[in-house]
Amino acid sequence: MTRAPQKRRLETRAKLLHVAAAIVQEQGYSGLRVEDVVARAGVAKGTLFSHFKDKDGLLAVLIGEEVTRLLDRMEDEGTPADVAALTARLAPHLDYVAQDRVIFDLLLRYSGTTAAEPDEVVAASFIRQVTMLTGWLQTLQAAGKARQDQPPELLAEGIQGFLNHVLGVWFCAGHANDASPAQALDPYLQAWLQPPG
Amino acid sequence: MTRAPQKRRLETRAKLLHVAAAIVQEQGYSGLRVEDVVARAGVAKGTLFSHFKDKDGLLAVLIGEEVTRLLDRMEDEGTPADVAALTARLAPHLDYVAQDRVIFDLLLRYSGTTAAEPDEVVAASFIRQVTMLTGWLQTLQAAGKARQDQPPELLAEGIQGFLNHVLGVWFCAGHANDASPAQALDPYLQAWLQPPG
DNA sequence: TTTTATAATTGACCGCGGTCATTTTTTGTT
DNA sequence: AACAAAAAATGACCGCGGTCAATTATAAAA
Repeated sequence: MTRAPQKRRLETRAKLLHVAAAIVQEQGYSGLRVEDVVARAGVAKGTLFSHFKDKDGLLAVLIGEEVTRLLDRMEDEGTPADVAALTARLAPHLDYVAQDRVIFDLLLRYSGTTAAEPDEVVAASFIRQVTMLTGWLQTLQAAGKARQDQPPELLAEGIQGFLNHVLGVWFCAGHANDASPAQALDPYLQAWLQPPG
Repeated sequence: MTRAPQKRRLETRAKLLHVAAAIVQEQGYSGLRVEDVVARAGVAKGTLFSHFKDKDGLLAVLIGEEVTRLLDRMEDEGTPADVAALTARLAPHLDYVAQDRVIFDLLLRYSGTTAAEPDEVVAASFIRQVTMLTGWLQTLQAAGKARQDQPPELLAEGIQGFLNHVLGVWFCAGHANDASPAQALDPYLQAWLQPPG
């Protein structure tokens, strides 16, 4: 028996991801077709599916990387000072998801995940987001800028729910004519986090 | 030019819906295949797509009818007396949606809709649900059982968000081992509706 | 009745995601 | 170098949702 070094395999995978990212850049997420990816990568169709469970698996990696980048930026900016700042901090994420329903559907499939497989970038980034939110809320609570009658975890999960709700409305009802998702989010956050009294 | 009486057409449509409902009964929503429907209805494939925009359009009618039935029952029971009763009132709906991801995905696509086409049963029932919720919340507010610092519409939409959140978690993370969606919903409602102070 | 315009239905066809038995390439062993 | 065994890649094939030009049924007009 032999142990398999996977150098060639890693190259193929990288090439697939690179090509897919380029296509997404040109045509958007919903314009990505498996046939195009394998054609431009110069590999057979089956190869793609030996690297990724399905088309969504490929998309998940791309989207996960993008979300990771967004989270990095959020983290750099530190804890928001109040609820309004919290909304502003979440805006880039909302804008990103709002650009294409495919992103929303995929993220929704992972939201609520509490444990991630090593390669599940999306699940991992979701957990990271909830953790970050929880941390922020703790700070806000300590500063008296958020209600203290609930644990920060519950508040964070609630916010997650509002994010999904606002985006759902965005993709269904209004779209262009309506306010931006971030604008729609704000009243929920204000009401949800408002210190009682 | 002639006006077309659509008797035959209505019969075909009814037959398709009847057959589809039977298949759903036997195989569940996710087991429904267009081929089976048209085969058992004794019509050609194209016919189905002249009656419904796509497979989801057919499912939407079936699901919409079921949701309508659930809403009828909810309405009969009158306004819940407090938040705990509200959770209980929403439980049947949660249980129904929790039974199959197809339902959740489809309802999510319509949640947030503010106006319905005449034949869009799902959208109509969604609006009805929000309206009913808003009414209930008004009563709860008047009785001092819910916070009065926010308009009932906002509270109702917030609840909608929590419903989606809880169901999303249900389909992703726990499923069988976890608590029921209704159980998971309760803390959110308690926190969201709690009168400040 | 014959004609004619339109409603309703048909089914061959397509696109595209996903599978899997087979073939090619790589790596470790003698 | 020759061989065996596992890894990696292949591409013909399938399932299934959805399309559309062609066909048939239906009802009003001549």
